[in-house]
Amino acid sequence: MDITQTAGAPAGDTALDCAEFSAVLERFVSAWRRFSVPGELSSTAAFTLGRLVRDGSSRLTELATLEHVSQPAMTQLVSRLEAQGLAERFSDPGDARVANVRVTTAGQALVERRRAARAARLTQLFSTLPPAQQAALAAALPALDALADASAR
Amino acid sequence: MDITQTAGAPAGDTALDCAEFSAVLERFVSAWRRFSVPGELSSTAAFTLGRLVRDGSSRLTELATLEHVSQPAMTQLVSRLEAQGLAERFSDPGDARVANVRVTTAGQALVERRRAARAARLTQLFSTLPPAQQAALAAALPALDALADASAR
DNA sequence: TATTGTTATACTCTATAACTATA
DNA sequence: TATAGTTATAGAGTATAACAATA
Repeated sequence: MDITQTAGAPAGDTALDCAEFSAVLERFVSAWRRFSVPGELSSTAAFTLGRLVRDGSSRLTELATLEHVSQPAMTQLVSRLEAQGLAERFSDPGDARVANVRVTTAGQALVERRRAARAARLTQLFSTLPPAQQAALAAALPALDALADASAR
Repeated sequence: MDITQTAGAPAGDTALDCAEFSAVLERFVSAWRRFSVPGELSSTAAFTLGRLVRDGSSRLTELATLEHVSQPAMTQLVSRLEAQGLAERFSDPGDARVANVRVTTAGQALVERRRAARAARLTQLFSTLPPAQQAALAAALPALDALADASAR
């Protein structure tokens, strides 16, 4: 880590920090829900498509597991995405039973458009923070990234 | 408006920071979805109940607006919560048309149980971070709080 | 006449169970 | 026989439109 060692946070604060941090996250997730465009994509569809862009193609069953929906639900979701031209199935060279799924160019463009809109909104909100808080947030970004990484598992 | 002159954070980094920060948030929200207990409460039910605990009682239409669902959907959701003993309607002294909604003791207990479970999980993840990142995160908590506050509006 | 909330109806998304195809 | 995925059917949650009650 290239972050300078800070000797200012006693270990005893950890539990309390996390309850408050969790409360902050709850409000972020709540705000996230409100920000999503209504008629465009279902919640699971948006996250599945985002995952395909982020992590590359994946097997249908793996997507179902990762998004915590049943296999039939993912079958239908992928079919919907395919009908919308946002994703497509492709066969596995080693196992004919497998349905691999990848995002299309149109799907990637949609994900990027949505991400850009969120980033723009966040940039706007960020700019209203006092400089010291902006700096604190920038310094915590690697930690947030590591934590999000750990959460995904 | 506060001063935009920053001594420590170059303005050129802001846009990039926010794109990355937004990506981090996307992964947090995705992980949040996976963590929620399946058969217990619907997503909107959980957020509505959490809001009632956090911000106190509210009018039905206001809840519908805040959660971005239609008025009939909120009517039915409140009825469901009422049937489960988690929330209850109460009349408005000044306007007989209004349906005010508040959380019950059981509803509050449920919300707190879920929050405690999330905080415990977060504490566990947090403990795996190196001390420098833990400190950076603790230092950024007020900024995250302010940002979540701004996001809610 | 406008506002607050409910009822009626239809649609989307999801789960479970039964099925097909491949290993 | 086990695994990957699909099809069949039913239920939960939501939206729009029409309605009732109060302001």
